[in-house]
Amino acid sequence: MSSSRPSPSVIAASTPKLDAQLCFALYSAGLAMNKVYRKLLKPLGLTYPQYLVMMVLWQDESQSVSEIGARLFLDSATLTPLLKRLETAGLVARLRSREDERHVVITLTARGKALQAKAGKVQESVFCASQCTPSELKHLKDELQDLRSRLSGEA
Amino acid sequence: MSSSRPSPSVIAASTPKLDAQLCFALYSAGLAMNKVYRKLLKPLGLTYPQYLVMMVLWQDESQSVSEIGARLFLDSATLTPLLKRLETAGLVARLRSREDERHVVITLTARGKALQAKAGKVQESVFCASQCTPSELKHLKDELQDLRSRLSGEA
DNA sequence: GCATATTAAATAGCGCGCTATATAATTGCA
DNA sequence: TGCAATTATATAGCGCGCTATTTAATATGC
Repeated sequence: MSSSRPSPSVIAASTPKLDAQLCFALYSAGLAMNKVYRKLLKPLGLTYPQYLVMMVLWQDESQSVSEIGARLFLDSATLTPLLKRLETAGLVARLRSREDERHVVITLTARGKALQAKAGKVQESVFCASQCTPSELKHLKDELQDLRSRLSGEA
Repeated sequence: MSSSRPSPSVIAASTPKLDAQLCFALYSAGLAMNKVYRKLLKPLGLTYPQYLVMMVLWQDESQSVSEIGARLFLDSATLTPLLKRLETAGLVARLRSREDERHVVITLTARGKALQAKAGKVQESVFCASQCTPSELKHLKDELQDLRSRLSGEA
């Protein structure tokens, strides 16, 4: 099965060492990144996924749950409780759309908008922690985007 | 603060778009990878973190909780319940060390060892799904390992 | 018009991964 | 010896992220 790509047998002979595995590197880099964000976002009262949702809303302050989900590759089972926490924190409002009552439209509150200013240093701090040059950063980002889309079957 | 690296002001002007962010690419590639593994590991009755623990044990079949944690960058709060599930599944045994009763030594059972054979195709399948050449894969892995260690303050 | 299908969001339940804390065993030092 | 510090594991509680299912609203086909 599958012959248009380099033979998998090179890899699969036996279970490889952890050090040799891209997936473990990806997994543990993700955990490390999350830890960095946790400290930076604590003063804002946000988790990293909540911060992602806020970024999506700072770009476009009124979106349905599914629009947010499409941008973040997350579904309602993850977003619904997360958005309720943001609502409880007074950062967003949740309203049924009048045109189509199946949609719940998420809107930024004044506090939610105001938070953007406080979040300004977060990106800068993570950039410093990564100790990447802007071009390294862009390359790695592009490669990871490609990997994500291939793993998601968007090849 | 911190001047030996390229200026962060290039990045931090305002909140950047999601597409431009390495961290979001890392985060969502990790989720996508986990999804691929979930399907592949379901027949084995393992989650991805459980699979990582099994790989560590396949390399060295008797290790303390903290040794496993050091290899995977995970601590006891994550590993203890995970290892109990592997014990319930009959894949590992948990025993207090006699020399130092603070240590809990994890050992593979016969079933745990036997599972390695069934897990053989997993790496191959993920490799196919990633559609990377071996050299792309190695480069990306190296970059992610570097990123992880820098983010963890091991610079 | 009405039953059926589709869509959007919510819910239930599970397994991480974390912080903070607790418990127990060992070490170290006066 | 004895008592405080350290170390290894475990526990409590929270927030994702997932699958599977449910509820409600809209769209479609006869």
